[in-house]
Amino acid sequence: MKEDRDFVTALARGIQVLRCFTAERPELGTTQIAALVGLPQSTVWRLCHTLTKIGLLVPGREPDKVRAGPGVLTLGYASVASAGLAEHAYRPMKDIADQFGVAVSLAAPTGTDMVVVQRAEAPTILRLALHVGSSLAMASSALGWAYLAGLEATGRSRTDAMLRKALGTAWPEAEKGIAGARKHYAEHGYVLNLRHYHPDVNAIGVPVVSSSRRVVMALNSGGAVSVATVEKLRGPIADALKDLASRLSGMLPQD
Amino acid sequence: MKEDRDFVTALARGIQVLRCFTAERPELGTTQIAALVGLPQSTVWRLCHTLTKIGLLVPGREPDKVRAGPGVLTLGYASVASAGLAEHAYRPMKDIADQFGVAVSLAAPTGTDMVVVQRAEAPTILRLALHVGSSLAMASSALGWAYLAGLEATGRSRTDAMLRKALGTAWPEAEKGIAGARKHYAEHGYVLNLRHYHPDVNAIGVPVVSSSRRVVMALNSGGAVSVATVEKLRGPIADALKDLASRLSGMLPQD
DNA sequence: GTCTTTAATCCGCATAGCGGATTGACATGC
DNA sequence: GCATGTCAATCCGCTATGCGGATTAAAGAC
Repeated sequence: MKEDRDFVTALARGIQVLRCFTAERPELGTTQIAALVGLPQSTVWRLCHTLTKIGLLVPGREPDKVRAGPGVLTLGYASVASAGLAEHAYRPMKDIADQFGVAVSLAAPTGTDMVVVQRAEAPTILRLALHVGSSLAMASSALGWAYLAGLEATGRSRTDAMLRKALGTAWPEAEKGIAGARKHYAEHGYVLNLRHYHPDVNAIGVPVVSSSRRVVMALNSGGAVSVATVEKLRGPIADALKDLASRLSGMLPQD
Repeated sequence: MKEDRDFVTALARGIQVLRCFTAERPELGTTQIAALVGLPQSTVWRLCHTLTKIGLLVPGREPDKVRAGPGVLTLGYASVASAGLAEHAYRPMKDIADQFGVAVSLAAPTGTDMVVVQRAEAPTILRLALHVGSSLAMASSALGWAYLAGLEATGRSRTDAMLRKALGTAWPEAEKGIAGARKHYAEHGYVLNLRHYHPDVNAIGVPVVSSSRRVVMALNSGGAVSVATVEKLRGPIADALKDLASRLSGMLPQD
């Protein structure tokens, strides 16, 4: 079709199939997957067949359905482990979470999303259904805004271009939020996402930037609006997060 | 080499490439990968090229090397957690870990390995480098032995056959350990792995079996020999683990 | 029973992917 | 400076490979 003779379609499609399995739809049949990825059912069947043989998919509860098996966990582990950061970050994240009754996440960018790499939460009633491995839209979450605010100029323009392309007509609206967050970050050193990502959730985010500014991740803290009040977020939580971010910065790979 | 016309080689190979990245070797070049998976370098290059384009691999620290990106985490990760068990299990696992100063893991089988699905550890000096996503050999770990002991007859013979094939000449030796563990389990309801998996580590394991006996996972608890003493393991830890296992059994999917 | 829905197969065709060979880039050494 | 080595990136002719439309099988629904 187009150029790039070196792109292995079959592999990319198989990965697409794997990506269909989420917490909301843990179990899928070939027809559903075919609809999700936009491929013929027979093609999807072959891909699932292959993934099942190598142990990544396992037969589901309902007959003729499959789910992601524990094997996928092993795949994902390397990247987090290699950063090393996630492990060291957990304790202080948990401390902040418990102290203020909020949730604290550490995330890294992939494409137009932020992927949660580590997470600590306080034992509250109302929780966001986020876990390690969950992804949030970069363009509208506190994590994404913090990341975008932490980028240096070249990375920023490249990422903006990518988001523009991905969001299409939704970009102008999203850009407002991002620009606002960047402005706020320039003034205060953190970004706020008040009832924007979710109407009942407030969150604060700070970037985690390596000394060379080449590697950027993001920390956030948030919760239900009644708990994660603006005052708490702007005050003690902002301080705690900024402190943690600067400590983590030193642990990012040097450039 | 013809049978199974429905097996998509390119996909399986791509996954093989992904599997090369571990905590020990987070960053690889195409030649190293080619050696690891036994494929021509140019083929590996194309697979990496593809994986990079879809965001699963990212350029590494050293030029011309790649590492697994955070995107790998999102692959079905959430859906594995969605079994729900792992989340609910954490608190009681953590309680046991803290009370006895040990580590507690919950694992599921994949192929000839057990994959850690949840893990809690006490803050001790000497820790095993195990995390969610780590895998241990089924044939020689407490987790594996517990799993093998929990299987019903048909699953057992099928799994034994698989292990025999995978281990080759190492099987007779491994079988001794497994047989011993099964015998011990029949008598006491748990298995012990004393300095066997690692010379300085003792561990105890119990299977977690669904009411229909169709789904089996395993719980273990262990630590450095001076902390995880045989007395503690056989006594209070065994009781606590067995109790937890039976509670978790009720939460496994009914068959 | 018929009518749906969906997984599992089948199979001829076109090309996607393969892999040996080459090139280019970047070291290291004499 | 040239030689040597290593390894990623590219090239390209060949055909095994994966594609997908069509069909069958199986499992409900009514």
